[in-house]
Amino acid sequence: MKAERGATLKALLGLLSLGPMSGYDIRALIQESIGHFWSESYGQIYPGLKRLATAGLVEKKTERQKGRPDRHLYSLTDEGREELWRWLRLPPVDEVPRNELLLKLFFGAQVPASVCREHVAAHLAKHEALLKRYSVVAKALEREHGHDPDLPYWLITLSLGRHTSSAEAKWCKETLKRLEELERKKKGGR
Amino acid sequence: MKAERGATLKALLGLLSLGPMSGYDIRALIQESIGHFWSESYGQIYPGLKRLATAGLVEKKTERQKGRPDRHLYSLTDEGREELWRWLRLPPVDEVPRNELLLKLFFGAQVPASVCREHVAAHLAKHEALLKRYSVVAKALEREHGHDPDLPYWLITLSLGRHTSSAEAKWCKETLKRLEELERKKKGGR
DNA sequence: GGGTGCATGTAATGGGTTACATGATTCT
DNA sequence: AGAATCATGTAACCCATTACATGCACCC
Repeated sequence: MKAERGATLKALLGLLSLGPMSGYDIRALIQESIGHFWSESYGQIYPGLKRLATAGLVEKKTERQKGRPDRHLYSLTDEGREELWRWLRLPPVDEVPRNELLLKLFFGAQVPASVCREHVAAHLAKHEALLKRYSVVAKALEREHGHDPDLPYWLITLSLGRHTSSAEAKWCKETLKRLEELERKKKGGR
Repeated sequence: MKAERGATLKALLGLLSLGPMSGYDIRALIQESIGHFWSESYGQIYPGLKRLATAGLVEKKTERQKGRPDRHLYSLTDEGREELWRWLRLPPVDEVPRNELLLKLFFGAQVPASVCREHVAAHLAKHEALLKRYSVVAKALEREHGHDPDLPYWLITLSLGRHTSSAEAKWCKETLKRLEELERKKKGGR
C-alpha cells in the first residue's frame, strides 16, 4: 500500500479507531459526525476496507444475520493504529480551492445583479441552517459523550463550523446590501 | 458538449470574457486573480480550450513570435458568451466538503495535544498571510480598475476571503488555547 | 403493493493532477 | 553556466461519484 495522496484510507482507519464497524455503519457515521467537513461514498468505502484488510491494517469478521445480508465488521489492528498515528502527525496537505459560488460572483457583472442576489440568498439560508444544526449537535454531544476524551476534539471541529458559517452568513448579508445598491444605481441611471 | 459536472469549461469562458487570451495567460491570470478560490492546471486548460473551440464557443487565432512558440489566442464567440450567461444564472452546485485538518483534529485524542497544536499554528500562519495579501490586492484593484464595472464583484469575492480567513484565524487562536489547557491537564494529572 | 431501511459490492465514467517532452530567450 | 520565463501540449495515473445489481424485512 504505497503512500496515497487522498486521505480516504486514513479516514477509514480513524473511524474504525472509535470501534469495530461495517462499511454501512461507516457511511452513516460519517454523515452524522464529520459530515460537515468530510464525505465518502460506498464506491470508496467498500474497496477501501478491502485494501486495508489486505494490507493488514484492519481485521474482518463476518456476522451472520437472519433475513439480512451478512455484516462485515472491520476493526483496527495494531499496525492499523500505528499507521493512523503516523498520519495524524504529518501536516495536513491543503486542499485545492474550488468555490463555484465565488466563481459565478466574480463574473457577476455579466448578468443582472438580481441573479447574484439569489445565489447569495440561497447561500445565506444554507449557512443559517447549518448554524442551527451545529448548536443542536453540540448539545447532543455534551449530553451523550460527557467524559469521553474525544469530546474536546469533536467540539473543536464543530467550533470551526460555527466560526466559518457565521462569517459566511455575515458576508452574505453585507453582499446582499451591496448588490441591492448596484441594482438601484443601474435602474436609477445616474 | 453535453453538460458537465465540473465548472472548468465555464471558468475558461468566464476568463475569456475579460479579453482574448492564451492558455498560458489563463493559467497566470487564475493564480493572480481567482487563485484564492479556484485553480486549474495546464492538463485541464489546454484540452479544455480545444473542446470549447470544437463546440464553437471560442475562436482561436495564432500569433507568430520570433524565437518563441506561437501563441494561441482564444476569444469568446457570441454563443460562448451566451453559454456563460446561462451558466451564471444556474444556482451553483455545492462542493463536497473535504477538510484534512479537521479530519486530523477529529481524531486528535489519539496523539499528544502538541501535534494538533502545531497543525493549528501552521493553519493560523497561513490565514494571517492570506489576510495580508487580501489587503494588498484590494488596494491594487482599486488603484488599477477604479471604474471597471467588474470591480464591485471582484471586491465581493475578496471580501469573503477576508471574512473567512479572519474567522479561521480567530478559531485557531481559541483552539490553541484549548489545546494548551488539555496539555496542562494531562501533565498536571487532573 | 410500494417505499424505506438494511447490507453488500462492482463497473463505468468523469474529472483532475503530475510528470513528461520540447526548446528558445533572458536574466543572474 | 544555470535558472527562470515563455509557450504548448499529451499520457499516465489517481481519486471519486454515480449508476447498477441484488434481495429480504418491515411498515403503511
